Amino acid sequence: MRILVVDDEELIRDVVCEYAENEGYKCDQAEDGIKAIEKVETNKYDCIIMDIMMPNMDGLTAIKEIKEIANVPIICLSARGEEFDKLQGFKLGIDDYVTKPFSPKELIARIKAVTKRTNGDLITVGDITIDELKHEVTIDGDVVELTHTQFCLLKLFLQNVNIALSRNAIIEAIWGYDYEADDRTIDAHIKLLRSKLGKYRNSIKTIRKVGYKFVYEKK
Amino acid sequence: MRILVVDDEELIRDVVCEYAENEGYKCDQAEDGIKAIEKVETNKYDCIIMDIMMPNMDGLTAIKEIKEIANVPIICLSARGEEFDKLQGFKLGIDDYVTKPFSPKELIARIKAVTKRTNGDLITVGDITIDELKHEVTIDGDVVELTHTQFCLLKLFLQNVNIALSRNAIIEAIWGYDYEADDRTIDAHIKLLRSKLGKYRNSIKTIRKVGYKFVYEKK
DNA sequence: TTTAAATTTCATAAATTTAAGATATTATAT
DNA sequence: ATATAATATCTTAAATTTATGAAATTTAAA
Repeated sequence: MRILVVDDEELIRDVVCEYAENEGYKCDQAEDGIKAIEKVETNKYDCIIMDIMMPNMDGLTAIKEIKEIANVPIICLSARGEEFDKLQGFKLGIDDYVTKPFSPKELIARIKAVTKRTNGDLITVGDITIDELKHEVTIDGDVVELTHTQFCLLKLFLQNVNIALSRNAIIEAIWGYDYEADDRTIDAHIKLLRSKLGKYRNSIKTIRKVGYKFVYEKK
Repeated sequence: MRILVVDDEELIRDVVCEYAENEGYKCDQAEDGIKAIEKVETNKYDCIIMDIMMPNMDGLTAIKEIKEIANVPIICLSARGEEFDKLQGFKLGIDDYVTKPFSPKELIARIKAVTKRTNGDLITVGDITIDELKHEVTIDGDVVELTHTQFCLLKLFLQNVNIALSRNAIIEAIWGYDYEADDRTIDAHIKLLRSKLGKYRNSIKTIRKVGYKFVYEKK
């Protein structure tokens, strides 16, 4: 899942990207509208975050052009109270709007909402994608065949990236709270899942005496 | 559920408190950063609402200090357009942000969200952080790999900063009350833990004939 | 029903962590 | 300064925990 962050302030770009990358998005940056258009011409994005006020080419003009070359959801950033811009923006087909200063968490939530609208219900972390509708997992675009338990297990991990999951938590999530599963059983499933995860094989870390954790670090 | 409202304007404090109390929160007030720190030192809060711009000590400085002495979620208030403060703030570990003028309802909603999600996840002392959710310890942002006993031991220390822990207390906390551990065994664990604590290596003080103490003085 | 696939269990291997003894070092009191 | 007691460190063996391959069982499909 790739997003493009367009803002003339590097600090803002960095903060947005940091948060987004933590959620498993791959981020590109552009510092003005012209650069943004160049990026859009050569890359495919799932969402664009765009500041309205920028030098060279302002956001609204850029959006107009982008909407002509690609069908991609756009979330706008703007200073508070720029009512006129806002209305203009929706006319141009902006999908959502966030006023500065904004909470990164809120922004991430909106990105998720917007991409869900266009892509259906996807869980994406790095190059892994779970499409719940299709009940299908892909890594780098290639379909990975998983059994049902493996699918649930992976989903659990991707919904809890970087969070340590105790064996009990895993059992509860997959089999229900009253199921009595042997610890070795979980290990076995972990093993099978790992064996199918290719380059993400080592992303499932063992935490001794606790359980497992799916780690994702932006590159 | 107790919250602390920090703002130099009495009117704002009163409004926030009134709404919060309507929702069942108990409210304390402080009119500047210094008073806020005093409050935090002697009380336990579930959330702090803090204005950024204040006389005597500004909000960001206060937050820095508060985060060192207590693990409490903080929501910031700020005038519009204080971009830099905002980004700084998230680096300091601010949990959410509301710009003035704000709707009391929105603020309450954010308090609820914040108290829900940050209850007992992080233990922070100086530059050491234990993230229980991630089951991860960081010092100055770098992950420190600890074994399970070392993890428990450190947690015990950080939960009892500046308090002398007898060997018995340590044994009881880590192995349970009926375990008979050799004194040398504890020394060994202390040694291993120290060796991983970097600049905090000497924060674990030996108290002869008694046990150990993790000392921390804010700078 | 038969067959194949998926799940669970089991046994063993491999890896890591822990405990405790021996020895060295340090602190304290005389 | 020296003796003594307490703690630190090193080493190694034991214990614990996880990984893995294979067998047994269950489930689902043909």
